[in-house]
Amino acid sequence: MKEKELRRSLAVLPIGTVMKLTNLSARQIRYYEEQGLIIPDRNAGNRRMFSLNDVDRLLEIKDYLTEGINMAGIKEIYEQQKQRAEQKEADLARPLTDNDVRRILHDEFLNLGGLESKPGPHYPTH
DNA sequence: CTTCTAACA
DNA sequence: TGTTAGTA
Repeated sequence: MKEKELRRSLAVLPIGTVMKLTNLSARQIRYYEEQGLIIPDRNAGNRRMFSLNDVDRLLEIKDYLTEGINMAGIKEIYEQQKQRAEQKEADLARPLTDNDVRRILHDEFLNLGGLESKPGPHYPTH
């Protein structure tokens, strides 16, 4: 499922299309970029090129704004989100401890009985 | 014609 | 945020 994310991150939309898709003015879109909330690519002519992810984020920003959250607040939200993503990568790269191995073996033992396993294994403990 | 940056009767 | 000027 990585091909999908790749397409969504492809910057192929000019600001005009994004304006129609988000109902935001060019002024607003550029301002949000200025605030670091989005980082659209630039083509050979210095024109902003947005990805579907950018559009989603703009729509998200618009929602936060209507919910009464200001620029600073939205920035914080994305900062925390970024930090959590980095933390998750750290956990994923962290070598399994003896306790993790025990949990894995324990989970597999339980799965021998019921064929149904709704929540996938959660290796990184703590 | 569309988009960009900078600036404000 | 809108809008406008002068470009690319």
